[in-house]
Formats: sequence, C-alpha cells, structure tokens
Amino acid sequence: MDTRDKILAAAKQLILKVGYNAFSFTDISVPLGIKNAAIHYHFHGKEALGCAVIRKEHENLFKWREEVAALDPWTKLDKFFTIYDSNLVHNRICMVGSISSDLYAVPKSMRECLHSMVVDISQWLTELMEEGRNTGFFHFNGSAESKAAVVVTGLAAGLQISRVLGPELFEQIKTQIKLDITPTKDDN
Amino acid sequence: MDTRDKILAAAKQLILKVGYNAFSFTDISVPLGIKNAAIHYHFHGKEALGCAVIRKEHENLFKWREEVAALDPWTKLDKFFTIYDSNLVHNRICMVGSISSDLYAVPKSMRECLHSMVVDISQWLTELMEEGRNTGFFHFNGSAESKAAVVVTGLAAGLQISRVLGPELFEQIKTQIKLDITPTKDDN
DNA sequence: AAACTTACTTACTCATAAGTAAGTAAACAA
DNA sequence: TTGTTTACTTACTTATGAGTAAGTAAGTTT
Repeated sequence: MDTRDKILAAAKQLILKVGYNAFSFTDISVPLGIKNAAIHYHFHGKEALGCAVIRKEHENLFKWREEVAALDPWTKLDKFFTIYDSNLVHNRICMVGSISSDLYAVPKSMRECLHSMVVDISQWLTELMEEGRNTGFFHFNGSAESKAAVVVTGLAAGLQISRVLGPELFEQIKTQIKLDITPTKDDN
Repeated sequence: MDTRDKILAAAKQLILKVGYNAFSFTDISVPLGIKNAAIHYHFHGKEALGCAVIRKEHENLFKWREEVAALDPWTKLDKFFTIYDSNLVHNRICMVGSISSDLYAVPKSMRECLHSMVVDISQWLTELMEEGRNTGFFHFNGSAESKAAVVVTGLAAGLQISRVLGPELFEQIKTQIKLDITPTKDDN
C-alpha cells in the first residue's frame, strides 16, 4: 500500500470516528510519519481528500455488490449487516451516517459524492427487499422502497446510538430488522 | 425571552443544522446583535453551552412526556413523530443523531448529558411499545426494547438521510414504521 | 448617595488548522 | 550525463475560533 492509499485509509477511519470537520491533517500525517504538506501533494486539499474517501467507499460497495450478487436474500442481508459490524467494534459509524449528519458543514462537492452513493445503496436494498418478498424469503407490508429505508436507517443510526448505549443495541436492531421481515405461518 | 435563552435557542438550531464543532460563537452573536464575549458571560465556554443545550432538550422531553401521558398508543406515537417533523422542514436532524454522530469530537461532559437523555428516550419508547402491544393497538414480534430501538433509529437516521434524498423519504419511513406494528386480521 | 451587581463591550491573546512556495533527493527517461 | 518527473520536506502565511482581562453603563440595594 503506497502513501496515497495510506492517507485515504487513515482519512476514512477518522471520518467514521470523529467526523470530517473534527480531524486535521496532523491526525493523518503523524501516525504515517509524513508531513502535512505530503497530503497536499496527493490531494488538492481537505475537500478533495474527503471526496476521494467517499468515492472509494462507493467503489468498494460496487465491487461488494458483484461478489454477493448470486447469494440468496437472507445471506445477502446478513453479509450487508457484516459491513456495519466491522465499524461497530471500533466505535465507528458508517460513511452515510457520518457525512449526512454533518451535511451542511461539509463542502458541496462532498454532498454530491454522498448523494450518488446513498441513491445507489437505497436502490440495491430496495431491489433486495423486492427480490426477497417475490421469492417468499421475506414478508412485509408496504413498499420495498420504504422497507429498505427502515433497514438502512436502522443500521446507520444503530451504529450511532450504539456508541452511546453499547454494542448490544446493534445486535438487537439486527435481530428486530430480521424479525420484521420474517414470514409467519399465516403468510401465503 | 432574555439573551441567555436566545443564545440557547440559537445554539440548539446550529447544533441540529451543522453540528457542535461546525458552529462558532460568531454564528450566534452576529444574528443576536451581541458580542462573542457576551456568550461567555452567560456560559463558561462552548462545552458548558453544549451541555446546557442538551439538558434543556432533555427537560423539554420530560415535560412533553407528561403532556401526552394520557393519550392512546397510536396518538402518542404520532405526536412523537411530530417532534421530528418540526426538524425535517428546516433540514435539521435530531439532537441524539447530531451529538452521537460527532460523539468522539465533543467533550466528555456532553457525552454524559446525551447518555442520560438517550436512556430516557429509549425507556419511554420501550414502555410505549409494550403498552401498545398489551392493549392490542400494536402487533410485532420480538422484544419491546428492540422494537423501540428500530423506531428511534428509523427516525434519527431518517432525518439525516432525508437531507440527502429529500423529505419524502421521512414520510415513507413513518408510514413503514406504523405498518410494521399494525395488527393484521390473523393476529389474536 | 455610595457600593454593589448585572449585563454586557472592547481589545487582546493563544492555539490550531489549512494551505502554499520553494527546495531537495532519488528514480527514470532521452 | 543531463533533464525531468516523482515524492516528498522545510518553513512560512493566513485565517479562524475559543477564551480572557479590563472596562463601562444601567439599574438595585443599603
């Protein structure tokens, strides 16, 4: 991993831990043993770095979707939960939760990067909900779109509130999300 | 409303709009036509101001709970949604979402203030879910506690993601939350 | 009326953080 | 071997923001 990737990785962790506005170039440069100006060599400025972090996250999601494409709806959902679990253990929240809660305190370009990522996640989850219902794996009332919305928000704010109340909360949320889409014997 | 209350109100709006770390004393003093030092007269510093804002929000919740105590579960839930609606129209998020997403970028004392508020909200919503199920107004599987967790997270992150995708999302989430606790004819 | 309190303002200090201009050492290319 | 690009560092500027010490004007109390 070269310096550029290390900077991107460090910036990502910091955004998920303290937020975009609360980290400084020094928070990145000191652990990496480089100088602040080295970050400016790789990225125009903090705004460009922030955008690059979001775009990379979006790309990773894209690749991940291809990897899980062939799996059944329950396994897909479980694997999706796992992404959030990896943040939970480090007291980090998700990218969407971090940037959207600081939305009017980040540059416009970052808002745009986040927008296309959120649209993408929502579409994917909506399709998963639709697919799961059509194949009889899931059962729920209402539109797949609004069900997907309840699922993402549960996970996003689940990470946030788990920092306050403890990680058990997140386990409860995952369990409840599943219960709320589990078919009962009456559903035919 | 005296200067102290105006400062508290302005600080609250700013925390819900841009977050604790992104607002400055000038953002408060200029609109109020006072000087930065006047804020320091009323509050020790930014940390004390932040705590005062959270505590006042917690007190308001306390009073609100008493006002709605006698209402039926569905009306209570609808009134609870209304609190979030009032933030939605101004592109503001909720206090819990704002502070918890910046949790490691705010002073420890503010984390403690938030903790007691979150515990209180969770307990109230859990009791509402339990009461609603016991009286046959609501139906859901799983514990009232985890159902309450899904509801708060839906609302908290619902406001956040609605800033990115638009206010229709929040309407969908409210509808879906209700659908997910609405009894069907088979539930006896 | 003298002393004290309230509610500020003026004028500043101190710290931090982003950003930049100029320099350098090593690798690579012509 | 000379020139050029890569990947930085050094040293600096500029801005902003929290915080503070000292002063003041308008009441309030004794």
